[in-house]
Amino acid sequence: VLVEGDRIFEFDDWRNSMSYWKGDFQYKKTIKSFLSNTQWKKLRDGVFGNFFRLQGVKFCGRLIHSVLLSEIISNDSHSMTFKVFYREVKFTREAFQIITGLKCSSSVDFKVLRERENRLSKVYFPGKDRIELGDLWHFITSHPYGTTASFVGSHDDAVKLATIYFVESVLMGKRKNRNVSERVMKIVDDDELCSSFNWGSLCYEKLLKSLKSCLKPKQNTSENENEKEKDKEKDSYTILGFPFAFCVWIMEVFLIFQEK
DNA sequence: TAGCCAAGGTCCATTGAGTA
DNA sequence: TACTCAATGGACCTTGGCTA
Repeated sequence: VLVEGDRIFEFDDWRNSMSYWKGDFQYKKTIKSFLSNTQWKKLRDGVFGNFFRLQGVKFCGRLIHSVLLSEIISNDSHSMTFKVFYREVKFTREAFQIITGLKCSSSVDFKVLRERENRLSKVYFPGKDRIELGDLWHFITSHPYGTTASFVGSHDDAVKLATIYFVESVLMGKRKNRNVSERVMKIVDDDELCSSFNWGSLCYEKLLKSLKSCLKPKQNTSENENEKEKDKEKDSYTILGFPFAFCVWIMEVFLIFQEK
């Protein structure tokens, strides 16, 4: 029986595994080609502006994997604790907020959105009862700015569609065949709500749930040893949410160790 | 040009939201 | 509360770009 402070994984468990992220690495390029300079500036001055000033995002799958293997048992379900070089370090909501600059205060409440209509969906995807992220990607890439095919809606709507694409494909790390959240569309359509919304918590909870579950073996009711061994041999897994903040946190933690 | 690796694509079992 | 079915996430496969 494991108690608080114990390692969850043996050192030689799943050591050859690799973690991946299935969001859009090229989000800046995808979105930039869709927007005019004024719209691009508006996006960079908005609530997600930081993410459009980054040079680019680089995913370190092996680094994340090796740190995840050093997780230890903790009684706090809202963070993750690791033991690295004999020292305990904690990845928390506060750390995520500092790294991303996104609001992480209260818990997320969607109740107010239930009665609202999804205007953006009605106008730009008429007749569709659900929109896949691939549909939105196709819409954005097939209306490049400055060409005969460029977007004909309002300036604000162009920025809103770009924002929705960014939230779903980057902050949520969704694959293209997954649905665009109606809630996200409604929040982004409301300027005031969008700038005050708790994006950090939404994205942190997604990331934490994914980090906590990706290496855990499936609940194996059978006592079959072969099944358990097979589970250990899995060679890859996908991380959801925005794991780049976790990468930055890892690098910061290593720097602190280096200085001591 | 072969081999490697990361990114993108797809299948399917599980999950969870909606409804009676 | 039980049931149904669409959405999701895990796992694996394919593609494409890079390098030696």
